[in-house]
Amino acid sequence: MTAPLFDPEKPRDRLLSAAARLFHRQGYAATTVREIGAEVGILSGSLFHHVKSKEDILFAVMDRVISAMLDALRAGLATATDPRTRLRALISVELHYLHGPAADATGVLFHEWRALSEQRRAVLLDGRSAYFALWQQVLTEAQTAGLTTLDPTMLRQFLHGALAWTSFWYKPGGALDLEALTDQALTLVLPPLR
Amino acid sequence: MTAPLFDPEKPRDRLLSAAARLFHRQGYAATTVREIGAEVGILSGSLFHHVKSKEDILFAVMDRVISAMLDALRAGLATATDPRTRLRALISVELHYLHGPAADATGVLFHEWRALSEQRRAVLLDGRSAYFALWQQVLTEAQTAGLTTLDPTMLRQFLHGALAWTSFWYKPGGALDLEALTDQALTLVLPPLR
Amino acid sequence: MTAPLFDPEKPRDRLLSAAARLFHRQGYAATTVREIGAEVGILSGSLFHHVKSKEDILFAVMDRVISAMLDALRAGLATATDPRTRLRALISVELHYLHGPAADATGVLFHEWRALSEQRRAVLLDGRSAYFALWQQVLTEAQTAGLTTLDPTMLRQFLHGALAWTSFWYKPGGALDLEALTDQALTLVLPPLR
Amino acid sequence: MTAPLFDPEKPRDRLLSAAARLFHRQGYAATTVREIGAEVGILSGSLFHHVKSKEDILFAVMDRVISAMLDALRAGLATATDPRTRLRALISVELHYLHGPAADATGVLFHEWRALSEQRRAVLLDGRSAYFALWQQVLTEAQTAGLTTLDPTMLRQFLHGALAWTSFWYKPGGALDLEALTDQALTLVLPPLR
DNA sequence: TATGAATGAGATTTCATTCAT
DNA sequence: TATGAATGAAATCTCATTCAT
Repeated sequence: MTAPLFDPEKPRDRLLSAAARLFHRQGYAATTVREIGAEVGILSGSLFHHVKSKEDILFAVMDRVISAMLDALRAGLATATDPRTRLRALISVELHYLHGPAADATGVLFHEWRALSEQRRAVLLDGRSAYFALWQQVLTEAQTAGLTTLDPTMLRQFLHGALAWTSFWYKPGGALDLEALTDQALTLVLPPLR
Repeated sequence: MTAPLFDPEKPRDRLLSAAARLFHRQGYAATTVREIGAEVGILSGSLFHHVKSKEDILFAVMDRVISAMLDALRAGLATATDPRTRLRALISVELHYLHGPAADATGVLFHEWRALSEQRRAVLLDGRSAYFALWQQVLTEAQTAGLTTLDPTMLRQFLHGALAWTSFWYKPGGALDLEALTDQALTLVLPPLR
Repeated sequence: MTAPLFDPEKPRDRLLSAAARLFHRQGYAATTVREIGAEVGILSGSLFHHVKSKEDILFAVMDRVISAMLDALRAGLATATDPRTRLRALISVELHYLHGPAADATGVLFHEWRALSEQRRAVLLDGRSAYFALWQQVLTEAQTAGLTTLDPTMLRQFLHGALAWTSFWYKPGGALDLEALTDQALTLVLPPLR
Repeated sequence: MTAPLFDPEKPRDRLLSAAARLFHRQGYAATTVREIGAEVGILSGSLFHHVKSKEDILFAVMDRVISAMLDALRAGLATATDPRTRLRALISVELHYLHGPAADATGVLFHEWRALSEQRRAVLLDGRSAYFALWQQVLTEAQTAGLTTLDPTMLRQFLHGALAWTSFWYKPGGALDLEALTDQALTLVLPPLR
């Protein structure tokens, strides 16, 4: 479901992958290019044959996730027709990115947003907007279908926050697998009939 | 409801307050001690008359919020008896801290957690645990009362995430006031009967 | 024998005494005026009502020892007539200052000499020269009397070094008292006949 | 006899050598990393490419001398059999290090000992102990052979002090060469028969 | 005299980035 | 491409000293 973001064959991708790991673990500001170099097995000076700057790395990592998530969400929604299934796809994509193979990069996208310069943020905003436009659409459908009484925009923010925050506490591989977590999140938004 | 965290009479408090503002706006790593000094009207060297290090400032800010939120939550729960009201108090305290006069410091507590050294994090964890123990208790009561079917621990994480995330999108002073936002969040957790 | 260098009744003397203690223990450069203040029970800013600068303190401490040692040596030599006794007086004064009540100040004089600015060093050199002129005289007498074959100047340097170094290893109050140490040093310079 | 401590081909060694020179001339505390950089022809920031901290430099310098002196003393004693010759080797090694090509580093080792943090001092103490164990051994032999009546430990301290102090007054290149100085020191310890 | 807040110069250190080899 | 030495700007922090109260 989540295609690998980085190709281990390509040196530049190995670099991005290692950087994402460190950025996620320690934060962007707290990670030095030396550490990135060490993680990938080269010296810091050599990094700059692959990227123009440290911020470039951050940008590239985020860009990859954004595109991939957008593709994944489109694919997920393509086969889902009823509002409940579509809403589940929304959550499922988000959680698979946050905790699957792309977890590091996704965590970076969600939590290091401010480390990016404003200009670069603006560039990424396009892809991000497209992604959230799909959310908005699905949530509006849910409201129209009477599944929720909450305003779609507000529900979007609440849900996005709740899911983004899972990266601080949810550890895959435990008792609760991703599918179960997805169900729980779905329950939060669409409680069972009473 | 939210007593002021910092006393403008005390130089050290002025410093902490200014630092919280900048940390919240720009992030801890992106804020220099020079900027903090400028914000409070002294030279950067003079900061260290009041604190031992930059990290000391971060720690002090967080410590203040933690104590204050704990007090506020205790006070809020003291007068609330039925599960629904108690749950509302939970949300209300959180949102008042996130968007009221203590917004900067609270934002820092929520979003700059990782900037703190591990040892210092451990010190703060005590106060934080007491706070979340109250959450756990209230949410368990709600579940017992049949207000929700979600596991209290999971509901706590979801709700905390959803609320914490509001600091990225909710701006007080707009069409939606804090009370209304609180109601919306309450609706998310306890949907109206259908 | 070693009159107290500092009068505990006088605030300035208390300050000098405390500073000597710290300078001796930690070195001049490694001691801050804050620490000196703390040691004497005032804040660092208040120090400067008693002295003009930190270096002033160092200078005053050294000045006191130099005068006192000169007086003590003169007194010690006044009653000694034969070369051996006079030589013993030389050593005795030195060791009593290095390990008696004036130990801190004397240690500072011996080992923090370079921390003083060149100009101030020059000022102190006068008193110091008078002291060493006495040494030179006594050692010359000893050579004339056939007690040693070493050149007086060289012997002076060797002996002074050996004694100065005791401040790094000799601890009074142990098995070896000051008199015994003095005898040992005397044995070094004037070995028993064989 | 005294193999060069620092290899001028290696940047790090050039740095250590320059630092030793400055530390010896001005003292560790009074020397800035800027000066060290200037002395070696790089900017101060570049120093930290080669060492982790200023104290690191001090440590490295001392470590080098300690190892080299230990080797030199072992070599010097290896060919010396009779107690007098062995004692002369002791003094000779010390004086050659104090005034030969390694003078700066040795002076730093002897006189800036306290500038090192306690932990680091402890690390160096091992090598230093081995060196002084050889002294102790040789001086004990001398005592056994009836060359001196002084306790070996005390003689060691006296002699070490007397020699260490030469770095404050003896200037090679004058009328008295190193061999002559060595003989004088030997005379101090083992006076000619009378 | 004492306080305590502030100064301001300067110290060490960090680190992304460059560049000759 | 990789290395490793160096840059240089800027960061945090130290600390003797001043001064209004």
